[in-house]
Amino acid sequence: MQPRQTDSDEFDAPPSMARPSLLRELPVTQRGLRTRASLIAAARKVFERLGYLDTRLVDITKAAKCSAGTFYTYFASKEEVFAAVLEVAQEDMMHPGTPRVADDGDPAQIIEASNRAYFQAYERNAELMGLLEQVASIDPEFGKLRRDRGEAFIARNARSIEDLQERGLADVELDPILASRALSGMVSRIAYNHFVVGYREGESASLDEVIYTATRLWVNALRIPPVN
Amino acid sequence: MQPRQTDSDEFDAPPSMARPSLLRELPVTQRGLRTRASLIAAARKVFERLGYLDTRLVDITKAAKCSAGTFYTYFASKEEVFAAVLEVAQEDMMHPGTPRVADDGDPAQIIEASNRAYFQAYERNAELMGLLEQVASIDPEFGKLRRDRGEAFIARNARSIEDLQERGLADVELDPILASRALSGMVSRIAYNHFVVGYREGESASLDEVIYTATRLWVNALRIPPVN
Amino acid sequence: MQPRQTDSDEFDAPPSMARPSLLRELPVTQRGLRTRASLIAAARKVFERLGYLDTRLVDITKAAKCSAGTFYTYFASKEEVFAAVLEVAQEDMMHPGTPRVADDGDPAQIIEASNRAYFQAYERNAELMGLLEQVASIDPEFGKLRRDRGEAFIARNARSIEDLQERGLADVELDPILASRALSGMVSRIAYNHFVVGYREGESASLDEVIYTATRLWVNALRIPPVN
Amino acid sequence: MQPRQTDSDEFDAPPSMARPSLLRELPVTQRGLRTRASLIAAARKVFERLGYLDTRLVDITKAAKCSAGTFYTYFASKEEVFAAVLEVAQEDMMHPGTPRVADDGDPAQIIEASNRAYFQAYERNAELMGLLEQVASIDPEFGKLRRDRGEAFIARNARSIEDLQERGLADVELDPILASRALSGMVSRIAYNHFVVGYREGESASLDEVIYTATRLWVNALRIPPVN
DNA sequence: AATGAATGAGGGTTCATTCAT
DNA sequence: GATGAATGAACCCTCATTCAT
Repeated sequence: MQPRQTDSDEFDAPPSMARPSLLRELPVTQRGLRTRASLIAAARKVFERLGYLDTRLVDITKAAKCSAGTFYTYFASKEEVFAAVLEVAQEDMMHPGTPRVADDGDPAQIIEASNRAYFQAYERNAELMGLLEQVASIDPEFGKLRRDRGEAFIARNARSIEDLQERGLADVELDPILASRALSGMVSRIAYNHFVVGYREGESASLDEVIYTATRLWVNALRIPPVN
Repeated sequence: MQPRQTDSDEFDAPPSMARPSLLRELPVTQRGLRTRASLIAAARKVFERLGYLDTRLVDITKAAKCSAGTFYTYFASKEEVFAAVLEVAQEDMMHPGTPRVADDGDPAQIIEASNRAYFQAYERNAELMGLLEQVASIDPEFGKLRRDRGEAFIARNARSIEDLQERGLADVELDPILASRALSGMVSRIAYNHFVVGYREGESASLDEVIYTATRLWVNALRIPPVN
Repeated sequence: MQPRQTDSDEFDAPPSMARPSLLRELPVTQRGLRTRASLIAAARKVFERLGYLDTRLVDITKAAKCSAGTFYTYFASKEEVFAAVLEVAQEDMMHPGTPRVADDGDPAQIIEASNRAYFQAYERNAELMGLLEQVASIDPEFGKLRRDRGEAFIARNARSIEDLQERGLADVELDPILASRALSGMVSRIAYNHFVVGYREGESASLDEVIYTATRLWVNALRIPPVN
Repeated sequence: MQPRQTDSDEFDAPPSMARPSLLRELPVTQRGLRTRASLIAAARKVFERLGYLDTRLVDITKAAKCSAGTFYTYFASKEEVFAAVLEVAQEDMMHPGTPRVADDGDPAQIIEASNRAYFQAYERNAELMGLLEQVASIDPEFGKLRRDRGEAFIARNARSIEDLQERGLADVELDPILASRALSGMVSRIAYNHFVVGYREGESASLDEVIYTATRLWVNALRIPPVN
């Protein structure tokens, strides 16, 4: 099922990517930290406004009100500042503070809560998720990053499916990994379509409807029995 | 469910995009037609090798053994030649020639056959599908194209779901459109992961396993009853 | 002794450097050839005026009255155009047309004639030789080029020394290679000082005096007996 | 002939260059002196490793473990710190402590001793001499410095040649200045080739052979008679 | 005296597009 | 129709130097 209630979600940083943007060490002065932070904030805004490709370094430095040279004090390239943007966003998403649901509760309820937390986190970072999608398709480095994150997410859901199977609560004909890939992909695709691509006015469903449908499909697909 | 047996699939060109690359009309001479075709063939090869962004026009003209100037005789831009590449691939996919399955047969069998046809078509054009994914995230024009194609596909599957519901063969709690978006997205995401992203050796499942899982999840998700 | 009368001199290109500037193939049209030649001519002028380091590509393209882009049609870098300049100069020096002196004549006369031819060729290309000295100390590639050329020159003179020793006309205590390195170096250093570095007014000797001194030192150093 | 036994060699600072790097006065505090010295030491190491041109000020300050700003407390530019490096090396070479040879001894022995002392001093500072060669070809200031040093050296040897001529021990046909330029140039070129350019394995002669050849050529060239 | 962040002029380089031949 | 040389705007990036702390 979707990201567990506590910390984790698609933004978990695999250990190896822990400091993807820190090839250059952090500045030592307060002033330096401030400048670096303002560059990251400016970069995020500009990326979201113009898209990754159309963003010129000068757009970022202008938005951050600093010179071109200053950019290179902190980042070696557009890729690197983008990695830093993702890293910051990730910090922001590390603790979504989703309401806990008892682990031994009704599986369908747990799935619904997970899905809801996932969609809400996605919504908060929708523009960034769209950017990541774009960048992942352009730069293999970020493609790998996206995939690694997705796999952590898939692995978690696979464990959950296996657990349900062992408890006799899910279709044992399904391979947990393959089912998790399919269903996790389904949910993230729904989120992408809903928040990033968008649908024409009148076509777009409400978030509640979307969550309801995603959850019901997920529960049905695993043949999780109704509570009673 | 997945692309019906006959013509259609994600490559259906919506009427409005019928001749997206033919803003300029086809050349009149045999020589011109040959040159244009060789440019398109070369472009496809180069795009697949270098990716859309890293392909320069000169790469295409070199591969087509013609001059830079000639390119502009047939295409106004990289976008246009890419549209032409897609169009040709689409011609190639128009008639997948999949074995027919009786429409009134076992729904699960129909779904399986649809999925199989879809995955096979995807496999034949996997590199191009990866490219389309990339270009769609870069160029809104192609983003729209991809979305339109996806929606034709979703609409067809939504009709199928609705039909099953009316016949009492599918979960009536589900909104046909939303369910179709979710399940269609699930299948195309599976195909993308399987054929484009790939998985590390040993992690990759066989195509049959993937089809089996996709089909079973789809059937379960709709609560389509077993045949007997 | 100095470069033999016919073709060769310090500008002999070792086979491997035969086309050092032709990494990019030669243009196919007359127009292209003209442009390339004008770039090389402009580059030589600018290099001689500003020195290698202070020459900017834009200085060259301005002098050649073409755009920055055109430069890159023919050369990948400043190094490459400099190699082309050297290559052209070399063509120019391939046939200095020095007056022949009978090989069996008075050794001292042969040496004098060789030295004279060498100094005259050096004078014709003095500015370029100064440039080569500069570039060789900056770019190892050209350092190697200079060394290779010097060695061809040294080897020729070493053979000549050995020949005189065998005929009983030169000090047999001397190692021909080491003596050739020393004397060849002496002459090229004299030429460099005389034509490139220059001396303050009034300090500078006449070319004839320089040739006379170089020759007498060379003859003495080898203990070549006087004619009579 | 070569550097006399006592102090002198090509590194003699002409009076006018006595403090070429001390446009700014020495720091007054111990700390300042230490910092300045560490910058000079670091600069020498970095220059020798990277060459003059490829050395950036930040390379020097990093090696000296101080900040960029501190550099400017002591030096106005890269040229200035290079001049300081040369000056320090010169201090180091001021007193080579070569064994004295009686001035009235065998001229050939005196010349050999001079040459040996010169080559040994050159060897100790080979990398720096290579650097000086490079910088002299780049920066006219240092070109002048090198030339001035060379001329002191040439003048000394010219006096020695004149003295031998007056004592009837050297070829009176030779102009002492021109001969000195030629022979001094020969020796310094030999040293440059031997210690800086180097020769391929197996091609390189031993230092003793080189000194022997240089001395014999020098003695021969001046027609200095054998002792007995 | 020392720091190190900030600057920005100045250079190199690319490549889609045009156009004379 | 085909050619390929010419263009030049647009961008990236470096690094010597300054200066507030």
